Amino acid sequence: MSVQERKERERAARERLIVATARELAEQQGWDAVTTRRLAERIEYSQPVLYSHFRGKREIIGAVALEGATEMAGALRAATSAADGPRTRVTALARTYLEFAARNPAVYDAMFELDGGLAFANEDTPQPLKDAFAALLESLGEVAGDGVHPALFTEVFWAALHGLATLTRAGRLPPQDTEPRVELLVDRLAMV
Amino acid sequence: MSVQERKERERAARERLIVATARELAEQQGWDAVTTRRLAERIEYSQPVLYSHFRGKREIIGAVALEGATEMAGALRAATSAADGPRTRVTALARTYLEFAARNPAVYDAMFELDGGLAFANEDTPQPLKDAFAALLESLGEVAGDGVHPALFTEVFWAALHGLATLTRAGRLPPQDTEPRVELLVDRLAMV
DNA sequence: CTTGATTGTCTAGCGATGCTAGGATCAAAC
DNA sequence: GTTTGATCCTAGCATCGCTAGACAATCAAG
Repeated sequence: MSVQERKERERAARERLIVATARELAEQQGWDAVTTRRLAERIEYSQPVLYSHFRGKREIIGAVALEGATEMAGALRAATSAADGPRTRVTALARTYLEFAARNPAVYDAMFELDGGLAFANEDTPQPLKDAFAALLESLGEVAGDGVHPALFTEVFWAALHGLATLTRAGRLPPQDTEPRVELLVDRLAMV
Repeated sequence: MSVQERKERERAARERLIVATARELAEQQGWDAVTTRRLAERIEYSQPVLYSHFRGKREIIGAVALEGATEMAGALRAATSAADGPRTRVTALARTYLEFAARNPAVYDAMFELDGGLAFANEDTPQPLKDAFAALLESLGEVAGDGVHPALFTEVFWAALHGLATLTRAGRLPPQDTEPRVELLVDRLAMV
């Protein structure tokens, strides 16, 4: 009994190590540098060990994405709960979202740019993802305006943030004007 | 003289063939399926020929992106010039943008999701890209509203469209509500 | 304590990938 | 007719994700 429990603990610890190492490597050198060989070397096991935890590289990306979703939901809730008034809440939410994307580019990629094999926008979407969307909905729903479905409004606002985040990071938008863009977005979209 | 001219013509034709084939293959089976071997086989030349035209796969993606930018600019201008009144123009622009992204996913990826080795948002940005942004600016600038810089407004509106396009295509947003999202976006952002 | 089976892990290798070196071929130039 | 130079291809490198099969460690049964 106890022996088996210890083994399960160690196995779970190794799985966390894999995910944490993949994330770290991706943040340091980009996801292209996260090869199964390099990852195996860093955790000091051979390649096939990775495949005893995950079906493949995709699932590892997916695991990082879920971790990121949980963190992002937490960051968003922390920021919005510290602000009072719907308007300041939405501004704080937008800033926090963009800052999260800018500070954790690899995690953001895992969540939204890469294929992590996760389901989206349907019933078997993993809980962390649903929860991250819920965190957005909580603050954005209250400024949707009359006659506008909160979920629809959240989708549009989220899409705008996502566009700003990705285009900025890819060099398609000059990074220095982020703040006025956020202000414009909140000004126009949020029905205070 | 004439011999050399013929050769140059043939060379240019082959280059166009490469780009067109890459695009076709990408639209049919996705960019992952566009390998140098497959591409070489389809144009009925050996792999190294590709490298006498392009520095590498990245540059081929870049060439498709430029072609796409020209087409998109044309589509946007056609749609907006057929509409009268700033408001309907912006709506037409938004619909056309999203439709272009949905109907040419591989080209859209080449332009905005993949690394085509192109410069953005600075002085040595290729002309087709500048022109596509200009096409956006022409219609969006007139609804920026007082005291809002047209370019800034265009960036934000574009980012929103880009977010909608990519999130929808990646399955992050359910595709059926595209139209109400567009209406909401135009309603709120455009100062009629 | 010795077996035998069950885990766990590793070495080695497969079929791909992007890209390149070096030789063969063929047409233009003298 | 010979030489030269451009053009193209065969063959191969290093690396990728992933897997089969051998090996070693651990455990249950006799």
